[in-house]
Amino acid sequence: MPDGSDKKPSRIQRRNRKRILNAALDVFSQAGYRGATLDQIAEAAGLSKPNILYYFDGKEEIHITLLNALMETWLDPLVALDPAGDPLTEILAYVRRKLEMARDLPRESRLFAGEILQGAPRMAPHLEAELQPLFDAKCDVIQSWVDSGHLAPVDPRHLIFSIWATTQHYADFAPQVQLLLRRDPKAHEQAQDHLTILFTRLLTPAARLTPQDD
Amino acid sequence: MPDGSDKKPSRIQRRNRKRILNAALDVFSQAGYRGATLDQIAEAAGLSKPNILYYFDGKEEIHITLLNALMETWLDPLVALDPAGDPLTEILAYVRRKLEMARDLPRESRLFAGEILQGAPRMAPHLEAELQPLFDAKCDVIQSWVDSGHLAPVDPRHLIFSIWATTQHYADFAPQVQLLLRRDPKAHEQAQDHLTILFTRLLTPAARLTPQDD
DNA sequence: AGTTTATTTTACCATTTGGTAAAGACACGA
DNA sequence: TCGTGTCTTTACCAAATGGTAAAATAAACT
Repeated sequence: MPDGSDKKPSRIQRRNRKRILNAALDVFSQAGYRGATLDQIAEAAGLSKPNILYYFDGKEEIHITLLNALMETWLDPLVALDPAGDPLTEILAYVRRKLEMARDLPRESRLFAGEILQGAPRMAPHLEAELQPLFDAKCDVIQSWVDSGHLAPVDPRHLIFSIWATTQHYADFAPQVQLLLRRDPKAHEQAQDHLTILFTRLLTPAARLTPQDD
Repeated sequence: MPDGSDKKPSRIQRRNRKRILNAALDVFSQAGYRGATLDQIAEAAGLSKPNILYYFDGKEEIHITLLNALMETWLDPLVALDPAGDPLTEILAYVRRKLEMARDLPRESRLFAGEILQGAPRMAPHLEAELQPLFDAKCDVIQSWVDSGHLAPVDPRHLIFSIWATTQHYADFAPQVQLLLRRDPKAHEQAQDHLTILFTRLLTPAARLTPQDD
């Protein structure tokens, strides 16, 4: 039984576990945890339901596995925020990366959003152990940038919230966004321009306007 | 049978329908549509399950009723955005109202978010019929403010998305926010200050910095 | 090839869940 | 107080769902 085992997985195991996780990401992100059924996941994966339970102990283990795998990817852009880099450049790069993730990994974004929306029942430990320290550390970095005058005064915590909110919005509320933008294929570029302007104007400490002056 | 009827509802009917809707808002917003059960709603409402089905045709009708009732409340602040008012004041007032709604009506915010997150299966018509025209109209208003130089250049559509995203974030991602802010009771005021600064700096057309100049 | 191990299928099961039928309790005007 | 319509409960049910046992099949190794 390969599910909870510690032996090295075979080729078939790796392939089928990947298939299952990919199918489960489709289904969970679209229907939520309770809304997803093992039958849906099985069909999407092209496997039978008992076969799925041969690779995973149960529905919850699949969900938790997805969440665990997601955490690393999710925090990566914030980890990459470099205290030694140029403040505004670093933050704008963070915004851009997050927006690209909303475009390229919308299922992951929705999986995360759904989990938090329902009180983070299966993620609270992760948030506390991994997100919290990282968040605090990066807040300190941003605060030091503000203190040294390289950024306009801003609350680092709410700045980060604003970045998360504005970028993930394009993935989590995609049906609404696409309706209101009439499925404009340029939406991503427009959003990127908008967010760049938004956070540039927020964070540029002085003489930030009139780029076409002398 | 009072559910689909057109007669005027009795006192008991009004009271129990309200109880049910309030309980259902609790349950749906916390567990999502499929995650919510009639038994949970019944217990939260202090009624038996068949009694609930005496007042509503079924689970879906309860959900739809909630969504319909929500739409008006939800769009209200945007409706109130006054083309004749001062541009920046109007938009900041809109931000403030949305943030207050995130604080005072978090269940409604999460119900809405969950519905959109899952593809808006029961709300697409509403969005098309009510949100879309309102959104377009207000985008025109904001665009005219930009064209007349009363606001700094900005894409009205993405500006509205940013307002929605940043304000609703505090309701929809409350567990995460509260963890990272360590349940700071001043969170709402801080968020309001932050968002005021964010959108002021974005939208102030000229000489918006150096408030302590000559 | 033959044996062992890994994988998949078939046939189930218990619980949960949305929903119904019908009897009973209640309110209220005549 | 009686009857009529409103509300509530009791006792169910069929389908869906997460999960299991064990037989059957496919790989892998000797």
